[in-house]
Amino acid sequence: MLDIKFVRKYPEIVKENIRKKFQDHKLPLVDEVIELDAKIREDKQEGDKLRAERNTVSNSIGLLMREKKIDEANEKKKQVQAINLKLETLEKEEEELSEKLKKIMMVIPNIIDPSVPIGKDDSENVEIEKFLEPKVPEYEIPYHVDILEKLKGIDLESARKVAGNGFYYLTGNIARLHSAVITYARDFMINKGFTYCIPPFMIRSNVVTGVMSFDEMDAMMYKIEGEDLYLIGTSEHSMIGKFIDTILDKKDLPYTLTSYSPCFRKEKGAHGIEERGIYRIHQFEKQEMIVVCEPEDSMKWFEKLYHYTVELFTSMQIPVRTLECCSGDLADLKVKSIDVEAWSPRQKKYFEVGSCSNLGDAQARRLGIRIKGEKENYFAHTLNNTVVAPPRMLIALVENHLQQDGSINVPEVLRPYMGGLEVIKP
RNA sequence: GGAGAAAUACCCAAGUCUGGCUGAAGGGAUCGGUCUUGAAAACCGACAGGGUGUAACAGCCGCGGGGGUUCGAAUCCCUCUUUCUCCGCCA
Repeated sequence: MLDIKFVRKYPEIVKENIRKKFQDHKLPLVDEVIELDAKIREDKQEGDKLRAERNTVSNSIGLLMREKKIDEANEKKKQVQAINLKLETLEKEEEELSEKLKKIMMVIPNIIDPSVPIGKDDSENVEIEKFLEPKVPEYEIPYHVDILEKLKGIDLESARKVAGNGFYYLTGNIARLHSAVITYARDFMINKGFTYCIPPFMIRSNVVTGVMSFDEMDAMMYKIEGEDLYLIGTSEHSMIGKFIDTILDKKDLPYTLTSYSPCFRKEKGAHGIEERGIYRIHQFEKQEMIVVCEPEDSMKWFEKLYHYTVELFTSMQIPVRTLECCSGDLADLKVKSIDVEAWSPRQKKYFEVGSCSNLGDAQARRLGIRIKGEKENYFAHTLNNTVVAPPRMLIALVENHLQQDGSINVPEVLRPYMGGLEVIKP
């Protein structure tokens, strides 16, 4: 969400940005929004005048009543009633226009960083850097579910019976490995100076509508029946929600938080649930990081954040690469975004395991997250990034550490969390 | 789940019964200044937030959120949220 004042002042920049994102159909919205804004301000001024008049006349009624000049007071009451009649239509119009303006403002994309590569869709995303050598062993790497089943580490059949498609039972050492990854990732982030946080796993509708659009909400969020509560799709929802409508003190910045939560997603639309695997599912667990910081620091944090993810994966000897989202693939709220992708020796390509985003002040503006300034308060910058989402990362882990005999080498950093176990054998 | 009490600005807090110079007193904290070799104290000033407009002033919104009554609402009514006390239930 942009600042309306910015749109008013630099409509050409906003339009150019829309073109860069290949959303030309949104171009007319810019002029529409400027026109709406002018009309709203006009209404506001007229309303202010009427309200001022009402205030003075009402006050004088108070004085007249005290002096028992009832007739004069009644005369003035009629005056105010007339003003109120005018105000009613005016206020209604203003409200309708503001609603319309807000709706459009939500759709106008955030100004992307100059460094973002221009491209239409995800096919034009740009590889930034590779870490560790992507190896393909001599022997065949089976599908991850087959690997896990052989290790008696997964039971999808029972899960389907109990909860349906898109759920899983992890069992034995694989379940333990899953927890080990989460715990290791938690400690990893704590060692980077982040504050560990366990947030609510359900949030109210007003928080949901604050952090996502209606369409996203419909496609992702599970609602609790009979309650004003939704299961979170990521802990970012409750973590950013924590800051809604707050004015932060400079000395408390930056907020660097790492949170654990299960995540629940309907995954309605686009790709849907993968039948056999645990790549895309309704419920998974995730360690997340978020940063709320001064505007001038957000790019510095952005670089740091995705490098943490890279470091975490390489510490487990999983080859990764960073892939920058091009302008057309970048979500409207984001200034810049980089995915971390892990190597799949089976598919002989990289696949997404994390996503790091700098939202600039767009999310903060939408949610009212401000910093107390010397003279004026201003909006903070917000960032979020996946530390690790174990079910998906387990795919990378087992594929990259699978031995010819079907066993899995446990990366050294995880062994302390596995009771010293070095190899998971069938 | 039941009964009761409460929510005022960074914190404390008056005002609510009885609607009207409250367009929110007072205190503390914080920031700026005077004084001082420096500090403390004292004194002076600034001080919730939002938005519009202006050369500047003024004016508008704002007392947990939303709605209502009224010429006029911090104050009366409805509703939601949160906190506290008591009872019940329960990991």
